[in-house]
Amino acid sequence: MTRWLTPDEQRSWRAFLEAHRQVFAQLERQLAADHDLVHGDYEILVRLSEAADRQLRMSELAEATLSSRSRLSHAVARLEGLGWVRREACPDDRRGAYAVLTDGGHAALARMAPGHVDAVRAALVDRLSADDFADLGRICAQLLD
Amino acid sequence: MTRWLTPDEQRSWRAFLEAHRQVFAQLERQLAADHDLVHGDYEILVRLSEAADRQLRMSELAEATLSSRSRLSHAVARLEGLGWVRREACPDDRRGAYAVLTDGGHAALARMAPGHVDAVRAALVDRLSADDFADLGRICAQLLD
DNA sequence: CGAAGGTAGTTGAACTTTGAACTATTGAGC
DNA sequence: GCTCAATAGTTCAAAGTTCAACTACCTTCG
Repeated sequence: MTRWLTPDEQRSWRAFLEAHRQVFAQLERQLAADHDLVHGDYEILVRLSEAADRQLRMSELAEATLSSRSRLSHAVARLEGLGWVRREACPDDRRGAYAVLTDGGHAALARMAPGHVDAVRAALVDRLSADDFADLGRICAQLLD
Repeated sequence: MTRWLTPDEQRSWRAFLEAHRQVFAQLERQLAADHDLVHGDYEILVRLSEAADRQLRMSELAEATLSSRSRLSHAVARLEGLGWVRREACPDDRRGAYAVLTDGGHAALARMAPGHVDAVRAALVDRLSADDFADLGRICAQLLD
């Protein structure tokens, strides 16, 4: 038997739904307007910049950015076109490939980061008390296995 | 000067990012697998079912579902194709149009709702204590103007 | 009234994402 | 060593979204 959501639960659920959508719409808009980039592609650059040697296997990168392998292939192709990422053959596993952040990509990320962080603050961080924001993080972390 | 995110803030921000993505991926998957529907279209049906006379102006519906007018046009076209929604001319404003939930659409929603609620519980509600879930709702509500 | 500008909604093209099919390579078990 | 299933990654077609026209109507104001 389905346990329906209580009115309170329903409100919470919708708030979660809409809060997320609103925050993301702002971030997507900012990145698209200022740098003509989708947020997912920005995230790829971030992950690569944090990785050792600024490179990751395609599948690690897919997992890190929670995107499908297919999406990642396309995204990396785009970023390769911009000269921000380069593919490199994997010596150990000849099926494999590394995505490597180029110097140009690193520089681009450095250019974009301030605007993005400002947007994250404006859309999320600065709209909550420090405690509430910390709680939000803690609760969301619990949702992730 | 950009105020960078502190490591704690960064963690919270990413948890929010990923929690949302994970929850939504599950919902999208369930609706797509069981009913071949994207979540956005499901939401349109929900909003219509809650509206007086089960109908809304296209632009009200767009706002309620936080989607662009264009997206809504396409989505309603899809739902019209399924026989779940019907467009109706607006008497007061001849530019306008109503989207109306048909009986078939209402029945379809009734069929889909239990599975969807189960999925929402599995992905979100039941993974948190009641208090945490309530907090999550409260905090998210604060993000919405 | 009539022009000008705004609003409602649709359309078509470009782009992104998805899922399935495909190639190539690896590894496990006999 | 061979065979066969599993893994890494790409590619293609189908589907959804976005953006920029575009049509149609309404409203404001000289």
